[in-house]
Amino acid sequence: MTLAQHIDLSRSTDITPDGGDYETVRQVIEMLTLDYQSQPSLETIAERLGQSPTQLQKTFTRWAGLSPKAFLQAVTLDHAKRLLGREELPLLETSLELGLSGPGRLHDLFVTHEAMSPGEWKARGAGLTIRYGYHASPFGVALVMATDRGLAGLAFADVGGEQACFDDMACRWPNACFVEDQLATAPYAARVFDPARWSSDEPLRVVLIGSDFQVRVWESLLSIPLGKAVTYSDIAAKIGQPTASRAVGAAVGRNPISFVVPCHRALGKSGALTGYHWGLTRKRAMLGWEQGRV
DNA sequence: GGAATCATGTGAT
DNA sequence: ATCACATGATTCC
Repeated sequence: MTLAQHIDLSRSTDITPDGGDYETVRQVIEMLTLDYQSQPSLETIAERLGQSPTQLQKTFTRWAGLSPKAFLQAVTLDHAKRLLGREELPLLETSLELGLSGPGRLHDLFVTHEAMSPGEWKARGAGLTIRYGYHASPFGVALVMATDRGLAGLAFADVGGEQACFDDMACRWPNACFVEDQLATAPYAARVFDPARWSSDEPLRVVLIGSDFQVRVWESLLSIPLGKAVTYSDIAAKIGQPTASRAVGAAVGRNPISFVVPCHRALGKSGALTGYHWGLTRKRAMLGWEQGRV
């Protein structure tokens, strides 16, 4: 049993059957992409990980819905440019016309979002009770945070990085009261990471805690459909500030509810994956994983 | 082509 | 005021 699996099991019930696969998958993606100069073969990677090639192939495919080769294909520059195709603009527009509190559609998961009032934002979380818990996910250990108004935060930790992950999130709302409560957060984790449960009559409630500008950026992210992507300047144009692409980048980077608010679908104009708060490897993992589910 | 450079809006100090 | 950015376009080799 790997260390990752041990941690998952000790922290919570394993809500995705594949929860423990991510550590393996992460290493494969890293070798395949970061180490692209040598472009290691599956055999080489399997050997370095101490597994048989067939076993590794099976684990990876079960996780991604894509073979390692197809996955690598899916996260290349070439493919990313296709994700940036032409159809995403109308979708982005119609969604924004729904107004600030309209329902958003993400993957096939319906999300209703409400933003905190400016006063509440300035209070930096004062008077707010945030329950949190750690759960296994397809992308490593997920830290889930929720208020009684809905899901407020979703973050990821690498093995051993749980505390740093918590600090990263908690300092965004320093005046809030944090209570560990796995029971309260488990339903969110179960729903969000299980595609079979995305289509439901009941929308997922999400509460966006941020500045006005940030909330507008995050809302536009919610309108990007599964398997598509937009550029930072696209978003800037859509929120009516075409020269603010760089500010958009900063706001995207502060997205507190990663994955649910699909900040991984924002790319540079060239199609390159320019950055990700929880690690570029995870961004690749999410984009590839989604390609396996289109 | 790729490195260097600049204009740029927002939020934190 | 100033600074750091998950940008993007332009201008040099």
